[in-house]
Amino acid sequence: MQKGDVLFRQNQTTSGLYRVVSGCVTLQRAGLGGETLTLHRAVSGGLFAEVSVFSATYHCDAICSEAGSVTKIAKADVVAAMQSNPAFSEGFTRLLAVQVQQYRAHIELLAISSAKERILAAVQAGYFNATVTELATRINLSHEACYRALRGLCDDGRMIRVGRGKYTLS
Amino acid sequence: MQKGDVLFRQNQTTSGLYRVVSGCVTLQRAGLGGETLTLHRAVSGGLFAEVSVFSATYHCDAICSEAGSVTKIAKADVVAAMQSNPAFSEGFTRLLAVQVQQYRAHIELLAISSAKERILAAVQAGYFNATVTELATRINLSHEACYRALRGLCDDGRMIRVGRGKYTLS
DNA sequence: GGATTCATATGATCTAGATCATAAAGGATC
DNA sequence: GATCCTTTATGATCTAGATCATATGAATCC
Repeated sequence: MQKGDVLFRQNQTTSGLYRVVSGCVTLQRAGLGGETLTLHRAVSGGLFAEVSVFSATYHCDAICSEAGSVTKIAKADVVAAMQSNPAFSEGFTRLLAVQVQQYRAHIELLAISSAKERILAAVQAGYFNATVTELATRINLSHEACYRALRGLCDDGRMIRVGRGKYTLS
Repeated sequence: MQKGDVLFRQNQTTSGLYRVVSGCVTLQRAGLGGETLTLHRAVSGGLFAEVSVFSATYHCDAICSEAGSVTKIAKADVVAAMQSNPAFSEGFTRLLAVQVQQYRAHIELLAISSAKERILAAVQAGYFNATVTELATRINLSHEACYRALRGLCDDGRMIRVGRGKYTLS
């Protein structure tokens, strides 16, 4: 799996869910204006497209954002395991429950009106793993506003610039 | 259950999930500035706080927004049913999967930058069930902007004002 | 029936972020 | 090493939405 590879596209028939062995996959959707919106980032050990088990089609695009490999788990296997193995079933359900909480937290984050505060919250929540541009697409800001807000947070002493495109909490 | 009643508050220890028999309950969280953010609206027949089964504390406030009644389902009962009844387990898991999809769709909706387009999408998605003010808290707009955008959509002929605070798609 | 409260509306103003433009640094490719 | 592309970064300008103010209608409550 190379950077830029498409694992599946929105509206394609679902075949199963995936586990990231190495590298990184982002789930994204194209907005009305064609701009990309990042919905999820799955890194090593993480699963993605869990919901596909209950859906006929995928609801977003899965694009490789960092070279690596993934393994696919067939829908039928998941369904079978859920019926025969209560522990698996509970684990899978718990996985979805965690996602619901994460999305709620994300919606709350998006409700923060100030760019600086929103970015600070995003960094604290561990969103800033890749580029500033990618962060911007996750939190509904233009990348310019993102750079400026990061600059502002550094000026405030609330964050520290540790290099080109690298910032940490102070 | 009367309007304004609190069923539970954020950070309270979870006891179980709820089914709305009649009336309406909204799940909301207080933003940083104290402004309310509506995360969910449960109406007759709907469940809410499903995620509490997997969480030690509630993550938002549940407030009655329309008088009626609810029944509580104890966490232990749900856990037991999930272990003994595969069909129940699958149904419950599906419920969470649907929520994940809904939240993703909501995040996509929030990424629409134009107030008019965002409101139109929200109305099409069936968000506009209560007041304009309540709609505003769900889609990260001030209520003034909401009224103006609704007015604009009527001027465009894309919506129709059918009464005070009542609008429908044309 | 008067007082209170909340939702609906709209007008005026202000500002934060979008947008457009530019430029340089770094990485990949040939 | 030259070229291309992406990311980083910042400046200038513009505008959509926030904010503040005001008024009215409808519901609730004594």
